[in-house]
Amino acid sequence: MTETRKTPTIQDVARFAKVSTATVSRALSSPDRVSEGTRARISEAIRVTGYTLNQAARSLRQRTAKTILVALPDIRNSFFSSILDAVEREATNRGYGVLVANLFLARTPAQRLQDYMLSNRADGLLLLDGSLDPGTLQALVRAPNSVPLVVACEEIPNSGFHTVLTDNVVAAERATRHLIDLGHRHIAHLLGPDHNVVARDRMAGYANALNRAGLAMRQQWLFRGNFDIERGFAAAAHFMSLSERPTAVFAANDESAIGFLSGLRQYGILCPRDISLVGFDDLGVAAHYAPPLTTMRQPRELIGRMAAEALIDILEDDDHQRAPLRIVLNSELIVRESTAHVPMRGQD
Amino acid sequence: MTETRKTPTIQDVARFAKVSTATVSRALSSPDRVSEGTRARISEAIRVTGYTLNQAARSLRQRTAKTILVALPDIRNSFFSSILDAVEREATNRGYGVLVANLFLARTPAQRLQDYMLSNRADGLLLLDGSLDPGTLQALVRAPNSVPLVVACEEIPNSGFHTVLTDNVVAAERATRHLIDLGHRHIAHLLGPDHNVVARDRMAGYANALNRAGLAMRQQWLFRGNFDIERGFAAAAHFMSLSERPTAVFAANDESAIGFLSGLRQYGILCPRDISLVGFDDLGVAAHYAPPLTTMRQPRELIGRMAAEALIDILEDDDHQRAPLRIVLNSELIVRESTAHVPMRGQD
DNA sequence: ACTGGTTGTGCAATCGATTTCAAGAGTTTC
DNA sequence: GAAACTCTTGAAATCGATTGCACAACCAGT
Repeated sequence: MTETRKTPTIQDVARFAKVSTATVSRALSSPDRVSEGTRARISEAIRVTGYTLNQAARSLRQRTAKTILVALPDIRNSFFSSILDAVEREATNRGYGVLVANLFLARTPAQRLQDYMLSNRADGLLLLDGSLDPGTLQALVRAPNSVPLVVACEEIPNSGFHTVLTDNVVAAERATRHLIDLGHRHIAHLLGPDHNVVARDRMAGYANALNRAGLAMRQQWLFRGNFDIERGFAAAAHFMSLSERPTAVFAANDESAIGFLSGLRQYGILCPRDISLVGFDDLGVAAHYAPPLTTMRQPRELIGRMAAEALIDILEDDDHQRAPLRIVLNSELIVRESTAHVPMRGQD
Repeated sequence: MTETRKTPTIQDVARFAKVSTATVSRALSSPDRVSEGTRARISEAIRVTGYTLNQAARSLRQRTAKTILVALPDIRNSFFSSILDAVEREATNRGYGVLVANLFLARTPAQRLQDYMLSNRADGLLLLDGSLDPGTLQALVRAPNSVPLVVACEEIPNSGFHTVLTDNVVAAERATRHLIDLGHRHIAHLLGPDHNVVARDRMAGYANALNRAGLAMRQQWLFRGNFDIERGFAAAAHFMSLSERPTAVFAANDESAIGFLSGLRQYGILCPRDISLVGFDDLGVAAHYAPPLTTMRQPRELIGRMAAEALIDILEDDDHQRAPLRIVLNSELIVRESTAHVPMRGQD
């Protein structure tokens, strides 16, 4: 009967194949160092016993978990889950597992990261959150038993961290300029979260575009947002309360753009008839929204893949010492139907 | 200097606190079994040395990884990422890590699962995919060194697996009946993937509703779909090619519903003016689409949380032996603006 | 003073793999 | 024919924690 049958170990295989455990181990990790006959016997023994490797034992001995930790602010956001998807794919190809940590509502994100990383569960950390306090991060990386880190989709200035990101400033400027090119002069910005690096960069690009076009930036045309649908929706009410309303809006991301449009619809404001709008990310739904959204497409899959590649490259480097990497990917303006020429009204 | 300073182990702590490693271990796992003074010295020693637990060593000794594996068909789909979010939260609360495996494009999903699970990386498996071959799964669970399994969002009939799901048949019937109640008699169904249990159940519910209303099901009104936007979009072309067009559609999920509406818009068919549509899931975007989607809301967070709870309960049971669990959660019809009374045209 | 119970601690085995070192067999080289 | 190599293999140490067992110290009850 199958009672108390324990999971087979390398010992069982060795016994069955009449070799030592050392030989079995070698047959698995470097088959060419074992003679053909022995190898065959071992294969057979593995098949018969149903042996599978105990990863914990290997990790202990090799001091390697073959696992990376991906920390994200919100898995539910399609932008992040796309990246996670690409990361998982790349990691899997290279024999790594992927642990996820959602920092979204952790009281102390840094604490959570510590708990994970520092316990040798993961060999490296892939950070996708632009809202973490740089100081905390620095401390985390400097800790005696810390772990290699790659930061994606955000940047911590002068930190020397390995980074993969898109050029948010340039892209935001491009998006805003698109509106200017369409004749808009009254352009608002639906902001991202307050202390988010990415949000700040996009805001900067927006400001740059206005500056270069000689347009003034108005405080009341900076709508508070949070990269999510709800705050975008709420911003519509604010929009309606304005004495002077903009004719166009650059939203910090697609989610908030969608919320914003949805909110405006309640007031009978239609896009692009009454207002033009540019989003950011090009989520899957953007092309299929009503109207299809003009947006800056970020190469999400590429970001994820390159970040994972970079991290694993570092891990497999002997020393984990590489010159700080900084990969900047380009975003692309996708013009759809949410932007139109400014309606005629005698404006210059 | 910090050169060659290795990460501190329990040995270092023991030496510093002048106790044995056994005592340190106990101080960490069951503090009340060591005296107060000793405990204080150990705390101090841990602080000074910067010690953190090596999870691999613990896993090896305790034969427990404190990790669960979540297998999903497509992380990018907001439905799954929401569930994953809830799972991660629950798991974290209970001290478990979460590994993700995206089965989306794995050649041999079963193989991938094996690789993971059977290597003692994860203590349990949470399966969120309705498209896996039941036979393969059975084999997987029966394997000598397999791992407890909880299946969510799908059901494998008579398998005896622990299951958390929503009653898709009833919910789909309810959704379809909503259309019937609005006077529709020509109701199509935008299908899910071919071999998906969930898709099949929703189709069954659709069929039930038609039957009970005495309406015939027409083959050409079953639009092929894949739970994704693209296939929904493609279905619109099929719709246009029909000699006799339905006045309403029940879509197997919100993503395909959105794609479908987007496709129809290209042909000037507007919802709800020309067609009514019910989706399934109530994704975040559903309430903010144009028009806001009528849909069956699935309690995603609840599904995720309960599934994770169930799995961890089983893991922490002594024997991992529990009577097969079957939790059925209710979906809720959310009526929004994508459904309307059938347009007058002299139909009865 | 002896028994029985509780408490706090240490010794040493253990989990299952990898890896260093050494050794035996066979092969090449001069 | 000896030295030098290569190719296979095994014995045993090792990774860092946990835990069964033993034992000493202390206390209470008779």
